[in-house]
Parts: sequence; structure tokens; C-alpha cells
Amino acid sequence: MDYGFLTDMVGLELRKAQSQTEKKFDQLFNGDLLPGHYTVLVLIKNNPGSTQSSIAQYAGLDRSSLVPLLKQFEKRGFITRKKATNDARSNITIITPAGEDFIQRHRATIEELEHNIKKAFGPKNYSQLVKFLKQLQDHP
Amino acid sequence: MDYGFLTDMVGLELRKAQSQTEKKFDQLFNGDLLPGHYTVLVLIKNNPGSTQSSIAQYAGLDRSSLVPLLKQFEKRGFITRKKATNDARSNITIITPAGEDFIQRHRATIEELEHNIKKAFGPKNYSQLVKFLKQLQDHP
DNA sequence: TATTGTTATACTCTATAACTATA
DNA sequence: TATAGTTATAGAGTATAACAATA
Repeated sequence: MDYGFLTDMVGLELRKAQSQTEKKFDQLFNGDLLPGHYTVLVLIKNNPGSTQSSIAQYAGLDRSSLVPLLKQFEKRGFITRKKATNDARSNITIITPAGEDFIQRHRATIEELEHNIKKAFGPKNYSQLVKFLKQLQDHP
Repeated sequence: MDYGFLTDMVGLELRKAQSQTEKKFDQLFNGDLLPGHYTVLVLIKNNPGSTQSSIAQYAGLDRSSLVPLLKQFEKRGFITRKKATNDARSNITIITPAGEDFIQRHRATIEELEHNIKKAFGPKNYSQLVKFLKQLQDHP
């Protein structure tokens, strides 16, 4: 199959790489949670006191899209929320022990996935790849 | 914001890079077509005589998902289809002049986007990045 | 006036399963 | 029996716009 003028373009190869990586992730998670949603949970854990809006922003979601997700997390007992003391409009998101547990339970899987990549690339190229991917987010 | 143990992982950075790149693409295309759908059109152009199934496969779509898309392409006059001579079950997809025109009309936009990336990375790192992205698709 | 979270809504993309016609 | 294309369907994820409460 010939991708024509798209061949060897970052735009195409990035999409294919991401598609395959996400597919692998989904298989291992068995539909339990999307990569982006797992990231939300990790953001909540590692940034105590964050509001919904800032979580949404760094997760690349609209704040309205976060609402049903946080509801689901509450239902599964992964997070709780409370009104911010300094601003009554805001909610503070809080990870629960069950939420930490969930993160921990899947952490090994993700780290193995990542380790396979690192092994395939070697430590130097792996670091270079991460650097490139971050640079790609900067502006170009 | 702290991404915790996900920090500097290919899995996360790849998703963020892809998300931003696609957002930029969508802006330039102004919702006219998704990157993946444009790719389908380019595949049809550059692989005359291909069946729907093989197009779907290389576009990373289920063959059922391709049906409404091809219908839309036919409606816009970008492609035609005919029964394969050797296998009456298969359809052959054919690009039309209007389809080629559409590809051509957007080609400059895509190439500019790609050029910006190349300029930001420099030719050597750019090639390295493409190589890495392809390697990522191989198996890890 | 602007912002936070929420709701209602609608849209888009996608896959699954079942069908048909061919092989 | 298996495969190509199709259909109907359902599901997920997302954003937009409007709203109440608060700043």
C-alpha cells in the first residue's frame, strides 16, 4: 500500500504510532479505562487541591466533558469532591485509597508497556524520542 | 501540574503530541475532513484497483466504518466504485478528477504543516523522528 | 462582568452482529 | 465454509450553549 505524498510525514506516522500504542493499552486495560481517563485519575492523585477546570485543562478536555467522568470515578469510589474553601464556585478533587489502589493496580501494566518500548529503542534513543515528542507539543 | 509516574513516558507524550498535531490539522481543514479520512482518499488515489477491505485495513478502520465514508466521497464526487472483474464480491475504488483536485487543493496546507515541523527540528532530527515513529509501529 | 461547575443536547466516529451475494 | 460489502444499531467520547451560583 502506497501512502503517496503522505509517506514519511510526521503527521501520518504520528497518528499511526499513537493508534497502535493506544490499541495495545486498551487491550491490556480490557476496556476498563481509556488512557486519557487514567491520566485524569493520576492528575488528581498527584495534584491535591486542584479544581475541576485545571484538571480538565491539563487532560486536554473541556470542563463539561470532565463532569460525567468524575461522576463515574465517584461512583467507583476512586475520588471525592468538596467545595473549595477560598472560592465557593470551585470543587476540589480528592483521590481516595480505592483510587490510589486502582492506579497502583494498573501501574505495573503501564510500566511494562513502557519498558518494552525502552528496550526496543535503547535508553539513548528512548530519551531522544521522549524529547522529540515533547518538542512536538511546543509549537510546530 | 504533575503527571506523576506518567511523566516522560512515551505513552503519555505520544498522545499529547498527536492530540495537538491533530488539533492543528483540524483547524486548517476547518472541519472539512479528518486526517484519517483524507488519508483514505490518498490511499484510493495511490493504489488503483484496491478493494474496500484493503483500504479499510491500511486506514486502520473496520470495513463497515468505511462504507458511510465512501458514500460521502461518492456524493462529493471524489470517488467512484465498480465491481471487481475477478471477484464479484469485491468493489474497486477509483479516484475521480474532482477527488484528485480535492487532494491537491489541501496538499499545500499539509505540506506547510509538515514543513513547520521539519524547520523546528532540523532535517536530521526530523528524519530521526520519522524513523522513531515508524519503529513504534513495528511491535513494541 | 467573568468564572466554576452543571445540564441538556447533538454530533461524530466507530465497532458489532447479522444479512446477501459470491467464492 | 469463508469472504466482501452492506445495514442497522448501539455505544462512547466529545464539545457547544445555556444556566445557577459565586467572584
